[in-house]
Amino acid sequence: MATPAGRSAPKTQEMLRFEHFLRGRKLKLTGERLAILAAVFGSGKHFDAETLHAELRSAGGDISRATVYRTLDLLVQSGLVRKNSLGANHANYEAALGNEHHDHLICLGCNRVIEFYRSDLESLQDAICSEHAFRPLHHSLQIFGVCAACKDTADEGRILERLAQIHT
Amino acid sequence: MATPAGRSAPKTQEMLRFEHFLRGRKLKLTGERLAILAAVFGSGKHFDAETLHAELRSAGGDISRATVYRTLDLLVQSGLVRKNSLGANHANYEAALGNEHHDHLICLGCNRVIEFYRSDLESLQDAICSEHAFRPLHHSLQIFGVCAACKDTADEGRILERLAQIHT
DNA sequence: TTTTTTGCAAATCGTTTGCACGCTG
DNA sequence: CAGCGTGCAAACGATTTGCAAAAAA
Repeated sequence: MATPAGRSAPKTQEMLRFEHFLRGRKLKLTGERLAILAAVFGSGKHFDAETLHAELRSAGGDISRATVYRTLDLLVQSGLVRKNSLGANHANYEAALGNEHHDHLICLGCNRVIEFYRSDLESLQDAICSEHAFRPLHHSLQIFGVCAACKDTADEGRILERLAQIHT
Repeated sequence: MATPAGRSAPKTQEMLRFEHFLRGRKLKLTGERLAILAAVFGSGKHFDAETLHAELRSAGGDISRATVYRTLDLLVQSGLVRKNSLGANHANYEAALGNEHHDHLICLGCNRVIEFYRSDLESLQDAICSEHAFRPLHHSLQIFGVCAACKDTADEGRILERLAQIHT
């Protein structure tokens, strides 16, 4: 565990932020939390708790599912991680550091998630909120459909079935 | 159950549509299904399975939760009902007949759900999809925040707590 | 040493399902 | 009367929680 005499390993942005967050709440920086943080920022963009748990396990660790959930929750609270649904019946997560807000196109053929950001969409939403004297704090836009890669190969039947199961 | 001699009770739009849907699938029109249909179209805009089940129960009926879920599923498939999430950890539903597509503003103070429709928002989404060669089939936009009525009274702490629990 | 964390297994919660009986077409 | 539909209770899958042991501050 220890770093070579007197030299600390380079701390990543996310580590610094997480430490700061934990300190602010008088919480402790444990090996498990660090391992999860590293896995989150090392893995692909979108993942779920189960996948993360599996990755940690195959990476040699032995962290319980409970700790994974508990830590993901902390990461979300700290703002380092975002929680999405993406139409699944389980939560999806994504690292939020160096990854500004965006919305999602979700392919029902291959499950690919395409991120997009459009300032005009954002301002249109703001305008709508104004009209309703509504103060927006958060929004979630998910567009489900078929991506370019699946356009020709996708089986319509299966697509529609998936569409029906969307939990959004 | 029977209607007075020779005169059938007026059938509502939704009954006709549901009957048609069921016939098309060789499914049966049962008393339970009719009762649920009536409750759905008689109740407020947004509701969940549990609430619906309770309403049916207090209305004298004795329909099992399983049947409620099974029937809601049929209603969704028939297009008579829409299933939403509204940020809750359980599904929400709304009657879809005579109720065109719209998106939602959800107040974290009082749970009020404000519906809105903006064609420019819709076409902007279409434009975004085109740019990505993505064929949209369905979308869900939910904006969480504080409505006009709660603007002054809402407790920020509670609001933020609610925000953190959003399962979207 | 004091306090927080962890792993475990049991508990929840919303929802689904297998089965034996009941009702519709 | 042949199929569907229903209620029940058990099964489910994702997530949460109580508790005693383990680790950080």
